[in-house]
Amino acid sequence: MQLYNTLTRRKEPFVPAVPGKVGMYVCGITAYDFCHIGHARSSVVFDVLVRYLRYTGLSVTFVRNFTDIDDKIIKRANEEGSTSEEVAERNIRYFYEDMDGLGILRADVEPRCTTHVPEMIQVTRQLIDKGHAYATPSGDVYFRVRSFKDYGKLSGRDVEELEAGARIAPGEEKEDPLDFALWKGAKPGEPSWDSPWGKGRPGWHIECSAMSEKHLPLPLDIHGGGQDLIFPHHENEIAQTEAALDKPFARYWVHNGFVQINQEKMSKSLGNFFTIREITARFLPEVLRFFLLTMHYRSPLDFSDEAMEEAEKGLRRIYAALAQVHAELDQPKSWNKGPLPKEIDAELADLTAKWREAMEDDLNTAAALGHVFGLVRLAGRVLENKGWRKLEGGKALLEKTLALMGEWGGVLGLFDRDPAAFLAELRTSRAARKGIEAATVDELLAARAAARAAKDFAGSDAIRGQLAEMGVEVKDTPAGQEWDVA
RNA sequence: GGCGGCAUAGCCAAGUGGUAAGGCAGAGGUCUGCAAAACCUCCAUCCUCCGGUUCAAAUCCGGAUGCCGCCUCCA
Repeated sequence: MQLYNTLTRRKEPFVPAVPGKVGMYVCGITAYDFCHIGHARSSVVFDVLVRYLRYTGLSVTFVRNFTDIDDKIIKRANEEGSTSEEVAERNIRYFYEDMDGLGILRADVEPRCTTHVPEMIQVTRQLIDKGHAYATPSGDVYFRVRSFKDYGKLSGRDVEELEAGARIAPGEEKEDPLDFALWKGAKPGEPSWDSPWGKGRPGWHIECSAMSEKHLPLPLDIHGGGQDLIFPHHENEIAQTEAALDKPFARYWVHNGFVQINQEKMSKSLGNFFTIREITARFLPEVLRFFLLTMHYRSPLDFSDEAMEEAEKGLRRIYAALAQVHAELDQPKSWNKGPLPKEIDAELADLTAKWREAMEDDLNTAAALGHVFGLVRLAGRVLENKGWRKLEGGKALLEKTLALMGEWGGVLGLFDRDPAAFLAELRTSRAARKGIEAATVDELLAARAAARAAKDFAGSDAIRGQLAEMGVEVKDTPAGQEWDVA
């Protein structure tokens, strides 16, 4: 497949270093708070990438870390009077709750920094030995940025220009303002580990270097994360790792775009910030996942209730089609001999090829989802045609539709629910959001049923109008009335 | 100031040289007591603007305008 590589700024054919095997590392969360939609996007994108690579037959080892010690965690622990372990442990639990809801698969290895301190000390020591890092009298260790000639190659920065804006903060003992911490000497009351430089804790960037090297062969085939990690985090990872080991760190750098609110970056300081659980309290998790995949992973994505509702309607249509196909297939009947017109099979083959092409092209899930709708329409046409739907060829197409939806859904992490159950949940979710009471609806529906039974169509229609004003649509089926939120 | 990205119909959104996917909304139709769902048809002669390259450009190049991101913790 083609993958956009931040390092070269182009799409490149993705070829693993070892045929058939992929080592992939994605920067995980810093466990100091609930996860937000940005985490959801990143997690969904790389989850789909892993699923797709496996779908194409590659054996993927996926490593995603947890940062469980850092300034923000310590700060949070101090604020609430607990420990950094408690803060990290709790937020990692929340992470799993949120991610499980979104259908994110567990990584093969999920290392935590606090269990890899010796490895980080080891890399730091190597860097000092090679002259790429230095310890200060107060027990910090800094990476000597100017000692690494390729510094800036990932983010396209120039060391001289960075220098212009850089300052050494009061109290820092850096040789150069560009230098960054590999090891931070412990301040009173902070969690710390013993090291050759005294008690302290690791800097942020060093963890990924140490943990990826421990759990995967270097260079990594794929290193991923959010766009905001390109600089300085990933730039620093490259500097440390390549300076310490004298070999390339990662071959393909993949970065997902931001989630925005009203065209602006989502951030706590702007107050336009949504956690995953805030969203999934109002929309089903699968709606969020579907929404995130309707845009290409590198594009900025604007989040809003309106956009979510639109995604919700799209997903509802897909599940409704699935429900109809199931219903048709489950109905006991004898199928008439004969195939469908050749064009139908040709269309199906075309859709299958196009879906695959879309995924091959830098994981274009937006286009792939477009082809899912193509399949929905195709099945709908067969269902609509009174002749076709009784044909063995029609049966075959309907079965193929289900198989393909299962296959594609397995890669996208969608469409795996029982359609009837999903639709029922969706209705409940939409009704709750719009303040529609099921009991009230049922009362009106009973009255309408009575009116219809008495052939009082004017009365029946009046009730329909009343329900419509509430945002409720009534559908008359052979089995009776059904309702949904418009 | 430096670096990078984006600008496609009412809205969202694919499309990186061969003549505009898909979704939502909307219009007409089939079906229906009436509806809904589903299906069919329609809905951008044109892709912010101005130049250029080419037989051919939304797609490449140059310029303009607008918006956004990074340069500080951040998915």
